[in-house]
Formats: sequence, structure tokens, C-alpha cells
Amino acid sequence: MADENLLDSFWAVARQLRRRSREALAPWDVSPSQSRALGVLRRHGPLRLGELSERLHIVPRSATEVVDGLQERGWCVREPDPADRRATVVSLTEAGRALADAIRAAQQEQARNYFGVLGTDERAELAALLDRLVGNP
Amino acid sequence: MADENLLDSFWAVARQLRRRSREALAPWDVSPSQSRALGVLRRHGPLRLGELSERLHIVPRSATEVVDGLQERGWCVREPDPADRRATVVSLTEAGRALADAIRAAQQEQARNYFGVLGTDERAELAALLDRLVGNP
DNA sequence: CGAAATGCTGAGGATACCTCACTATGAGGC
DNA sequence: GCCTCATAGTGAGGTATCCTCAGCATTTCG
Repeated sequence: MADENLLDSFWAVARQLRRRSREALAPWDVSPSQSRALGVLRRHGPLRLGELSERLHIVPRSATEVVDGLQERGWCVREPDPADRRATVVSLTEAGRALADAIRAAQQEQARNYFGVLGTDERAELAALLDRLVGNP
Repeated sequence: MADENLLDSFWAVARQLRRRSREALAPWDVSPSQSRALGVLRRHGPLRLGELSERLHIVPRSATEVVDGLQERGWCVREPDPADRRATVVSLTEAGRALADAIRAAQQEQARNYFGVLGTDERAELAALLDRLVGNP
């Protein structure tokens, strides 16, 4: 079975990607979990905390902490949802949006760099295989 | 750039693999980090704690904790290195070896299952691409 | 209107890492 | 042989990122 090696290779790539991502984030002193939240808010716009937690695959209580961190640094704000006063809507501030954009650019650059050892068609092949695994038809 | 999607797909696969691996480990009540240590000890035989920590990509102090956990459950033992009394050699007990074998079998089964949605040649292709990325020629 | 559901958060805990300082031992220069 | 310096492991203490459970405010529904 080469599947064991497949697993090993996969995790080796994951480790490298994690390291590079950490390095790419270093200039801004943003934690990986904060960066993920910024990315989600950037892509989807304002979100209720519960929705944010779903997209981050964490429980709402954990999203509370992440948002606390972002808010402390002035990157997002909480506002009551006018449609449901139990809920709070989280939006990026201008600083937060600028930061999210910068991080996205850095990550794109990093991804281009890392995956650049493969050719264009190979990257497409890799993406297709991964999507098959995930179950994205 | 599809590289962003490539990243997303990659992490989606990683998440699924982590979840499945956690499920595969559940019957034995072994933590992922303990399982990794068991795997290393199984493959390489007795190791000095420092060597074990290197292969796990963690600092020696952290390996101490992992070994503490394994030893508590009777899966490994510490013995002084006869060649250097500062060092301690960690070896699997019989129970530890049996457990490591069982875990390996379960993980192989799981990997076969997960990567089974791809054909044999596609798995080879994926492995080759990943190895290129890691830098394994 | 009252009961049940929902959205968020305080309190507290687990895991898996880390650094720093310390002890015991080993190894090389004189 | 002794002195110095390096090395192996670990105690103490800390951080990040998750989790559950309980509680409060609010909404929804029979």
C-alpha cells in the first residue's frame, strides 16, 4: 500500500504550508485563527457571530474569543442585529479590511510561490484530485 | 489564480483526514500526539528521547510529556542509555507494540478507504505531486 | 401568555505545544 | 586529575486554540 506514504507526503506538505503561512503572517502579529476569521469576514461581509463560527468550523463560544481578539486590536466591531436583538453582527472596520486585504495578498503570493514548483497543468491536476477527495464534484 | 482554491481544497482534505484519524483512534483512547510517538517508536525501534523529539518535530521538553503519557499507560518504558548516562532510551513495551500495530492497521484501513475514491494511478499521481511539493525528488 | 428554542458569553478545562532555568553527566584542554 | 563547557532530560510556568456547561436575554410558537 502506497497509501501510507501518501498520508505521510500529505502531512509533510501540510506542515510546510503551515510554517510558511505562519511566516507570512508574522509581519502583522496576527494569529492563524484571527487570520482565518478575517478571511471569512472579508469574503462574506458582516456576519452574525454564530454564522462566523459555522464558517470557521468552531463552536460559537470559540468564535467569541476570536472576535474579542480582533475587536481589541480595532479590526472588527460588534453591533446588535437590528432584526434580532439576541444576535450580534460582526463587521470589519476599515483597518480590519485593509489588514484582511494585505493578508490575502501575502497568502496568494505565498501560495503562488509554494505551488509554483508545479506547472500550471499540474496544479490543476492536483486541485482536481483534492476536490475529488473532498467530494466537490 | 486558482492557487487560492488549491489551498482551500488542500485544507479541506486535511480537515477530513484529521477527523477520520481521530475517529480511527477513538477505540483506544489514545491522543493524536501519543499515536504519532507510537508510530515513530514502532518504525524506528528504541530511541533516545532527544531523537524521538526530533522525529516528532517537537522540542525535547514536549517529548518528555508525550512519553510520560505513554509510560503511564504501560505502552513504553524509559531506560538509561548505557552509552551515556545523561540520556534515556525509550522503548515500546509489548502492549505498546501491539497497540502501535493495531493503530497502524486501522490507519492503513482508513487511508485505503479515504483515498479509495481515487483510482490506483490517480493515487500515484497525487503522491508524486505531493512529493514534488515537499521536495522529495 | 407561557414554554421552549435560540444567540451569545462567563467560567472552567483539555491538548499540545513553547521557553527558561536547573541538574547530572560527558568530553576536551592543560 | 581538574576545570570548563557542552549536552540530555525535566520542573515550573506560559500560550494558543479549541471544548463543554450553565446562565441570561430575547424570540418564537402552541
